[in-house]
Amino acid sequence: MTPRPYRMQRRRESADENRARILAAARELLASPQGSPRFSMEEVARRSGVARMTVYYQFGSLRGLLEALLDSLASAGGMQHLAEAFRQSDAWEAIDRFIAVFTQFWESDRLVIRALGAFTSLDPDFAGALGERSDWRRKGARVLLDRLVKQTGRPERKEMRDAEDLLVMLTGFPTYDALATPKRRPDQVTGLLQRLARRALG
Amino acid sequence: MTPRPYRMQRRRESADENRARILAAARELLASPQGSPRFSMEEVARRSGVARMTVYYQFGSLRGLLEALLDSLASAGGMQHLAEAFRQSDAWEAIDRFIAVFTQFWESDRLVIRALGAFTSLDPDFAGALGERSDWRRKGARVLLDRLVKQTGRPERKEMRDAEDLLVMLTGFPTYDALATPKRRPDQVTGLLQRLARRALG
DNA sequence: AGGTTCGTTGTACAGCCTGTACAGCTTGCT
DNA sequence: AGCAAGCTGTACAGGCTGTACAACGAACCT
Repeated sequence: MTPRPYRMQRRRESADENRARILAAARELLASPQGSPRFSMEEVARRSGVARMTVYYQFGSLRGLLEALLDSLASAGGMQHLAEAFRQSDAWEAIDRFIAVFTQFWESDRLVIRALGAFTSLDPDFAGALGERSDWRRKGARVLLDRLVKQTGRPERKEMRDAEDLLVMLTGFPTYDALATPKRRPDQVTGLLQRLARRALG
Repeated sequence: MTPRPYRMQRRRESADENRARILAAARELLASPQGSPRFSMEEVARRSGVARMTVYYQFGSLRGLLEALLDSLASAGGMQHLAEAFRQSDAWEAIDRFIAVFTQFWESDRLVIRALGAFTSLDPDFAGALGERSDWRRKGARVLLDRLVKQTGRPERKEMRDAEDLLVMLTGFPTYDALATPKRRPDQVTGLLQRLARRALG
C-alpha cells in the first residue's frame, strides 16, 4: 500500500542482467542441435552460471521461462518493422512487406522457434500463450485483405475467409520452415512466398 | 540356428490382440483433448488393461511405441489409395488425387498426428522416423512433377526445385492443420489446396 | 505326459525431471 | 544500523523412462 521507499537501481540492473543471461542460455540450449544436453531448468541454470533456484525465482516455472523467451524473441526478431508494412499505400506492397517481416522473424531464431513448438502439446497453457501471437498475425492479415478488397473491389464473403486463412498459413512458421532449405536463402523464400500469395489471393 | 519347432498360432493371435489394444489406447490417449491424463507408458498400459511391463516387452520403449503407432496410422489412414493417384493418365488429375489422399490422411487422425509432431524435437531418433515418411511424400511429388513437365513442357531447373518444395509444403500436415477450420470441411480443404497448387505450379 | 518356450506380470531400482518449502546468505538501499 | 530484495543450498514429494530379475501360466511340440 505505501509507496516503495526503495529505488533499487543497481540491484534491478543486476537482476535484469541475470534474467537476460538466463534467457540467452535457454535460447542457446533450445537452438543446440537436437539438444545434446536435454533442455531442462538445471541445464539452463548451469549454462547461465546461476543456481537452479534462481531460475525458479525469476521465472516461476518452465512455462514462465518459455513465455519470457517468446516475448524476448518477438522484441529482438524485427517485429517492430511490422508497422512499416501497414504504412504502405499500395495494398499489395503492404502484403509483401507483411510476408517479409514474418519470414525474417522466423529465420532469426528458427531452431528456437521450432523447439518451442514442441512444448505446445506438452503444456496446454503454454500453447495458449503461443496461440495469442498467432491471433495477432491473423488480425493483421485481415486488415491487409480488407484494404486489398477496397483497392481492387471484390466483396465475396467466402473468398475472403479463404484468403484470410491462406495468408495466415503462408506467413506461418511451418510454411517457412518447409521452404527454407540450404539451397534457398531466406530472401528467396520471401520472394517465393510473395509470388505465391499474389497467385493465391489475386 | 535350428528351425523353430514352434508354430504359435493362438499365442501369436493373442499377443497381436494385445498389441492392437495397446496401440488403440495410445492413439486414444494422444487424441484426448490436451491430455487430461498426461500421455505416459503407464497411462497407456492402464487404458489397455495391461501391465506396464507388457508395453515395454512389446514395443521396447516409448519411441518404439510411437513408431508402431505411426505405422498403424499409415495403414489405416487410406494411404493405399496413393496408388490410384499415380494411375491417372493426366498429370494434373494425378496431382489432385495426390493432394486428396494426403488431406484425407491428415484428417483421419488429426489430433494424434498433431500430438506426434510434438515428440519430434523431444526425441531426435523419433524425429528421424517421422522424417522418412516425409521423404516418401517428396519422392512422390517429384515423380508427379516430372510427369507434369513432360506433359506441358517446361524444363526450368530452378523452377522445378521451387515446385517440388511447394507441393511438399502444400501436402504437409501443418498446411492442412492451418486450413481445416470448423467452417471448412475436409473436402473443401482439398479443393482449396488443389486450386492453390494449380496456381502455384501452373 | 512331460518338458519347453513365450507372453505376461510384479517388484525393485537407478536416474532424471519439475516444483515446493524453507532457511540462510549477500548486497543494495534508506 | 537495519530492512528488503535477490540469490543460493538442501531437502523433499511426486512423476516419468528404462532396466533387471524372478516368477507364473498357457500354448506348444514330441
